[in-house]
Amino acid sequence: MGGLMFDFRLAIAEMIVNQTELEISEISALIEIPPKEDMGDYAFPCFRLAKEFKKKPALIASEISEKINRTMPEWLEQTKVIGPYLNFYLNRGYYASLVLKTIFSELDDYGKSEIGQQRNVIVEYSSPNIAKPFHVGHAYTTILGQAIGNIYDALGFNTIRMNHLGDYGTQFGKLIIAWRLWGDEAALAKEPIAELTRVYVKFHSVLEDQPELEDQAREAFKRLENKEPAEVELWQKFRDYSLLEFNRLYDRLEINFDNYNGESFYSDLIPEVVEMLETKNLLQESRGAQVVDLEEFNLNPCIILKSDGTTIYASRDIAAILYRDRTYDYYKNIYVVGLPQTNHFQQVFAVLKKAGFAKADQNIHVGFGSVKFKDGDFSTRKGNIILLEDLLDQSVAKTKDIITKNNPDMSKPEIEQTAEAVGLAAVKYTYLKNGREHDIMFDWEEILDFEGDTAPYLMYTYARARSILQKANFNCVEFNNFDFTLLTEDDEFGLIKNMYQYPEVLIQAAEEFEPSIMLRKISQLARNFNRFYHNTPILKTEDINLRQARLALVFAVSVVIKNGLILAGIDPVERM
RNA sequence: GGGUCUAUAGCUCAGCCGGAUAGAGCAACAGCCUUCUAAGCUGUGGGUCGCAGGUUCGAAUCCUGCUAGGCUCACCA
Repeated sequence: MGGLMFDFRLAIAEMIVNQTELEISEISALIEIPPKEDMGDYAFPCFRLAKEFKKKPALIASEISEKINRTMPEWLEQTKVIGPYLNFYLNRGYYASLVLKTIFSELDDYGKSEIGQQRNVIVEYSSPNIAKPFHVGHAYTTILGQAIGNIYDALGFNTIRMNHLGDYGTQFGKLIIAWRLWGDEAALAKEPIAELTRVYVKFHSVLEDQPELEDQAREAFKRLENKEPAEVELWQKFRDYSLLEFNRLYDRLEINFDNYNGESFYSDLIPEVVEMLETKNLLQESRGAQVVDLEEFNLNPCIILKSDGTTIYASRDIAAILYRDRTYDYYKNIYVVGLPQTNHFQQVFAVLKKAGFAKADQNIHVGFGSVKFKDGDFSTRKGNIILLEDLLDQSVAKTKDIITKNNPDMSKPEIEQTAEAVGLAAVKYTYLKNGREHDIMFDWEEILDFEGDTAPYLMYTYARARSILQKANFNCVEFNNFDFTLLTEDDEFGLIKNMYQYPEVLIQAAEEFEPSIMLRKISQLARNFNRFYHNTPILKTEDINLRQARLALVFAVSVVIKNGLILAGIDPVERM
């Protein structure tokens, strides 16, 4: 598992540190990777030392270089002074051997680690509203949250995945009334969400002529809150049917949860929140509502109880945090929720902080952008809503066309299976490839473009690698007999560098809740592999040992691409 | 108005806890299937890093101001 591999940056810092007055951590932080490959693999800029020594940086660089050259470790090929920079060139054979041996012994575990020490990390994501269609906007939290959970799992945290369902609130009163008036049992069984949406929309359209429905809905919700059997039964039915449909989508996308406690669950816990805040004297009355003043945080007051005495989402979220603390004693509590709710989470976290809650800073809102359309906003009313399922189907259909064209000999079932895998991957990747705070401009052309930096490109690269290995009957178990030190060409060395960096970027991705950081490395690896593939004959390599080493390299690349894709929730295919 | 995020190639974005000539992909143009999958590869063009100051040996990166846009600012979630 991770951590076994040699830390070159630290080793270089150790060689430099005793010639300066700086701390090793400072030196290590100064070491950088040169912008061009021919400038070496690591570089130490000497500007910082210029003051200390009162010499020109270039002179310092050459002095340090001379000392290092006297006791050159085996992993270092040479040092070179280029102006004020001291550049380090690794011994490529040694490097290749080190990295590839690690990959071959760890395989699927390469990149994973135990730094999480099995501490509990809660990731809340997806959280759709019951009875509402699941559109391309909901996919963001769902796909991003799943990937973040996967990454934390890989780093040895105990991840608890929570789907905080929107299963409560006044809209359920409306839904109950609407259903009683116009509900169709058979339609509900067939297409639950479509049917619930139909009656819900109808409710709003007749509201103008029958305003009394509004009061009936309020009344129905009150009965639901009071747990009247008739209303609870209906609510349960809507919830179960909706979940049935959501789960079908989750199964297809391989999204999974440990817990589906929604707003209704936490609503029951609100009295204790109110009591706690009252005990601490934090509640004030303001315009008839009970609020917590957050002036000291430069935030608006947070409403805990509305003027009619009923609860609100902030109080539910606070209740949820207290519950999660009790139940999981979490290390981190991560909310994968859209950026528009930033203010809300700031308030919730601030209330807890004010209340002296010990884990207030371990709650994290991981915000992300919105899915937008070129021609105006995404809105149900305007009818420019795109169901996630429709997007998936389109993507799979287009993939199927391409596969059929490119693989005339592929069997029907394999085409279906492959198209499904590649089609879904293409969609997932568009949600994960860029920084999460950017909005996604929804564009059919772009989302169904499978060239360049896309999931099909990465999967295609993987399939190419696998194809070579299959033709060569490559056996990865014999890796102790391989001479990895033969892999010293630029293209080969570049690939090995990318793979060496993979575990580092995985940790960075976790720290920043940003799967794109990891995927970018995988994408770079794939691009470099395709160049290597194009420039270098592998199966036709004459030297038998070099051929074996190159095959091993191909194998290692396939392992790393696969590991990265799997963390992103993408299953690579052997052929496409 | 307060808070907050964003502004980098025609488009989508990296780079942002300061470092060497600012990078990818798409699109455009020109090439490459007698080599292991052309969903691929190679090359060309394309930039006042929103604007103006400041800090520094050095700024796309840090600070200040400005401009433009997004989101948000109490009884929806």
